[in-house]
Amino acid sequence: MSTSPEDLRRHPGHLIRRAQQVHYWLWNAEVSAEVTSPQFAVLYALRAEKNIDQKTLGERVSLDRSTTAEVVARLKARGLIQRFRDPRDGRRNLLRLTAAGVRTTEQLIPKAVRMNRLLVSVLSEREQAELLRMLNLVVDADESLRNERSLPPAPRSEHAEAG
Amino acid sequence: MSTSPEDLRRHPGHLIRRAQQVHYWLWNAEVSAEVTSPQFAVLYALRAEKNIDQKTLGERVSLDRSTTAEVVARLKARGLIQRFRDPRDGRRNLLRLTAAGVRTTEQLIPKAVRMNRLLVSVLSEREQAELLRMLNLVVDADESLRNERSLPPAPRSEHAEAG
DNA sequence: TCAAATTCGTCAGTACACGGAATATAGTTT
DNA sequence: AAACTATATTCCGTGTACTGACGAATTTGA
Repeated sequence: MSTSPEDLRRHPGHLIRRAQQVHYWLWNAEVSAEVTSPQFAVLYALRAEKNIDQKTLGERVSLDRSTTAEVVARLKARGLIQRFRDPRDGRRNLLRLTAAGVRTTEQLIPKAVRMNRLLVSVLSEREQAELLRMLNLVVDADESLRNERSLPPAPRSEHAEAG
Repeated sequence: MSTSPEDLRRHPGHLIRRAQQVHYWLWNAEVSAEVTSPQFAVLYALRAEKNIDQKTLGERVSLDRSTTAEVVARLKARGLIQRFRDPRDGRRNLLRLTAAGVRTTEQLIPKAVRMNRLLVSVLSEREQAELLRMLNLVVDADESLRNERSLPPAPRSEHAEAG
């Protein structure tokens, strides 16, 4: 029954990639073939917080600058969001949902919830909670690890000693 | 400290996507910037099983036909694998590692193992085992779900009755 | 105030990841 | 043998995802 060489089943990284593929497919089948999961995350974040710029949006949904710009461009082309220059800071693009965007988002929310339930439905309630907890732990720990390492050499003040 | 809207932290699908990003980054930093994680999976599978065709390879490492072809083409261009037509079946491409491919793979294996340990190092030993077990469960269950649904309408014989 | 540094967005390049259509080969049926 | 079917790969189009370079706007600091 197993598809991968036995060893790869012990590699968390490989399993995460496979889980992501499964998620991709389930999303398509159960939520929407038009709006992708990252697109939904953007809509969802914009519904919660209006008039934020692309950088902030990217932080909310965990997308980098470039990808955020692309996703935003697609949603804009479909009339789901508006984009305009911040009059107070000409570097920023401020974003907000259109009426159609709000409607679409609200139609997708229950479907996304159902799909997520389906995704982990082999697990018991307790296991699902455990998985969620552990994934959050891993993601937060590794993201902060990433930030530490790619941060400027030393975030030091005037009279700070070396770390 | 949280970057995503609180709600997205309860969506397994979203967490899986973030975990995949974290894995991508850790791979780059800790294993190799030249050979990607899917490329390594291909090399690893080819090391275990010589002269398999692309379809089989794709099944082993969980890559679809198109992606498998691309990954294989890149590894071939770098001289890590060989590709030739199956003399017994002209549709198939048979694949095998070159000497350089074997060498590269064996250098990467310990690094990949270390990276995977690092990836889940916030969790206790017991938790790591739990995470692995649960991810395998989810992935296997959902992949079989996928196969069921996308199978031909009815695998029926000559005199089969409708389902 | 004016130059330097920072910040935000864009663009180009690379690499997964998928589905659908086209192509080539193989196998089966008549 | 011809026609039909099945299978393996390729090709094309779309959509993440990341890095590095660049330009425009803003903030900073001498």
